[in-house]
Amino acid sequence: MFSFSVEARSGRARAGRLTTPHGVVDTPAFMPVGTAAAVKAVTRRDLEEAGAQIVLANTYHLMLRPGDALVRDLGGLHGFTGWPGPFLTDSGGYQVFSLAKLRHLSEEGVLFQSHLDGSRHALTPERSMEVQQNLGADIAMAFDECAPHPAPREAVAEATARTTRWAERSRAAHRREDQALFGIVQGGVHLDLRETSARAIVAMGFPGHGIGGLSVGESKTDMHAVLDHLDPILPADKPRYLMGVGTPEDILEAVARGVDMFDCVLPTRNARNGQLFTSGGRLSIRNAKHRADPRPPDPGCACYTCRTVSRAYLRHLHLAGEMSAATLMTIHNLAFYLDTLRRIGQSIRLGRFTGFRADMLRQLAAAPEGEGPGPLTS
RNA sequence: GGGGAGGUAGCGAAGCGGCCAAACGCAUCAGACUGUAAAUCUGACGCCCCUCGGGCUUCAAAGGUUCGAAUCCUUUCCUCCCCA
Repeated sequence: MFSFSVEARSGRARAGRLTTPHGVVDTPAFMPVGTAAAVKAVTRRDLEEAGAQIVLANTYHLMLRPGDALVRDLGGLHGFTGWPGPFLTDSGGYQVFSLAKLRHLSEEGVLFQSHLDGSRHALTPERSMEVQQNLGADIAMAFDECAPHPAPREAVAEATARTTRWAERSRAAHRREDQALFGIVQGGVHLDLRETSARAIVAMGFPGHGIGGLSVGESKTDMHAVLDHLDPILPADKPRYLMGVGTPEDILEAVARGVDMFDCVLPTRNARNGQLFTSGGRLSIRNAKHRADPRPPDPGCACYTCRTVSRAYLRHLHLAGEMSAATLMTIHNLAFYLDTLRRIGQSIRLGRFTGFRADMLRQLAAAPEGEGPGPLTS
């Protein structure tokens, strides 16, 4: 029902295939983020046309609204949304980090104050598993604690140890056999903590592994060092999911270090905020230089948006606050990410990933003459 | 013709003797965004030097009162409302 196979390698980069109850996902894969069981601004048709193979949703948000019992009664995420492909649900662990001001942490779990109405809700490994099993995604994530960065080493060590204990409890509470449960490695930027965490999580026998706690403010060098360190520790025959990452450059670098799966809000959120990811780097549609530019957002792109609208029109729609601006730009950004991942996979299968990666990084950093978008460096 | 209310930065609109280059909103310009409390947030926004800061010119126009005026007085110009 759930399987993963690596079909090609190029250096340490892997191309493979993840089989789930609701379909196959080619890896390396990008999962559009649909926190509230919806990828913001777009429809299922847009997702299918852009080539999405799997979508992510969130335990915390859906538990609060509309409630996991309702989703369960309507046939789980698949029945509820109509999305026929695979889903992955995050455990709510990230909200322990992002809603830090609204929660109280203990060994038992986390007490949240709802960001919607202030009401109090508990999330424990057991409750997270219950919610995720009600939601019925193809892949569930263990309930973890994502430590902030920077943080004292002691705090990271404690969060990491707790994540390990919570992983054990998550595993014990997880029953559904048609749903894979991934464990999550924490440890911040400390390689020894990462190693301890990874060995403990791997020993629990999860069918896949999340790498959490990165892209929270640490340097690229630190992130790469963590991935380099983890590569030989994580079982090669199981998928590795780098949670919450990232920019196109981040993804290229992570694939080069053996990562198979990604998710990130950047393509969708930035689209709504007027930023497009293109083969020539980032493009801010608000900028006055696009005022009368008749060219498509990305001349090298075949998505619906690039086939049908100009930069000038898109800029107008965005400045005018038209909803279609968010939709059109989300369609493009998702198409760009999905297409990029597809091309990465192709290059791995052809044994040419190293060259592809170098070319792509150069392309992303080079702004086309004059009116081009700026470099993607952060 | 008579009576009334006004003219403030790109627009709208506060201010009504010093703390005013002038609140606030919009528009504009730039930036940020990494397991989504985000169709959000931050900054700039009279001109010049431009780093703190400093210099210069403004609140319809001209003249005046005052140590000091967007704020008070006089005249002019221009809007809007009501009555003939």
